[in-house]
Amino acid sequence: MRTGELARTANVNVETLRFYEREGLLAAPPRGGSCRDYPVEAVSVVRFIRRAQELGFSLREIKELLALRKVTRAKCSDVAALARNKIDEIEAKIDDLRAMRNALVELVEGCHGSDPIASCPIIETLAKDDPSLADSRLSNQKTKGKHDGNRREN
Amino acid sequence: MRTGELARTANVNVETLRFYEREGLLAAPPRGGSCRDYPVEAVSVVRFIRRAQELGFSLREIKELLALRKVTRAKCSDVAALARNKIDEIEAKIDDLRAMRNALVELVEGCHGSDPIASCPIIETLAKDDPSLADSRLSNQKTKGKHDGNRREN
DNA sequence: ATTGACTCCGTACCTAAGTACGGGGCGTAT
DNA sequence: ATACGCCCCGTACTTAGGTACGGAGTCAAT
Repeated sequence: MRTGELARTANVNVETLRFYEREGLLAAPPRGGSCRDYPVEAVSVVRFIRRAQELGFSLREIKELLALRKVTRAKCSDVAALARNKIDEIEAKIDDLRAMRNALVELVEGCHGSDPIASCPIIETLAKDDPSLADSRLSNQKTKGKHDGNRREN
Repeated sequence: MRTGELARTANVNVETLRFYEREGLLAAPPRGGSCRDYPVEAVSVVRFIRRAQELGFSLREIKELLALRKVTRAKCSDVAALARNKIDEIEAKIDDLRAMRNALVELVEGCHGSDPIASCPIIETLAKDDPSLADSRLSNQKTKGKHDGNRREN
């Protein structure tokens, strides 16, 4: 199976396959001449990747998942642990989004009709010089990784 | 008010201020010599930006919001419309995340204890060669913008 | 023998929202 | 007079997940 065929059956771009190979997600297949010759299993691997993405896993995590799959003494519970972890992450994101949504709904409710923008309560709230509404979520959401993204006080 | 002071009071990085200026979010202030000399209102603008970000607005959208604020004949309802739009977007994201969460929960429930990974239902489900679970959300979520991101069939 | 389809490779580009870097200038306090 | 702190600028780098480009090679059919 050559790249084009694999790409078509797995419904991804050819470049994406090369990209996955570079990233270590898809094993480099044997070559027939200069061309990659994928085994049929490659289709499942690519589909695995896409489905795991749909479930919210990053490529980095999917790589772990794929690696785990090859460790024969790995347990079902190892996978379940990763999945539960991801569930927690997703729930945290949902909570964040819900908080945003609620805040916006509240603002919209205070904002009626054809009043001039000068007195728009949404704009006023956002522009308020009150630092008590400072960036709480913004500073909490990326507190991991080697260079932490928005360190501002030091 | 110089950049350092504005950065400190608005709780952002100095580089961020320059960045906002380049992006047209923060008006270029007059210069005293070579140094920027911000009016006090700049603090509100920067805080406006950060708060709007917390509500889920992108910088591009915040730019619109800030522009709208200066159009004196703009109405409250113009702002409300943008806000409602954003609410819809956020709700769509929440729905997406809930679907992921539910799918994961279901998978985790089927995955008990210390069974070997070879028979893990999560792994099996992901690796299944059944294209009916193909990328639905993945192809719907970014259907806008000039070059659409994952066009694969043509 | 040349067109067309397919593949190869490395590299550059994309979005978003910044952060980091290196070189240089200005003002003041020691 | 020089070191410190602050500021200037342009440019490059970051993460994530790819996409696009250009030049070259290989194969079969016309």
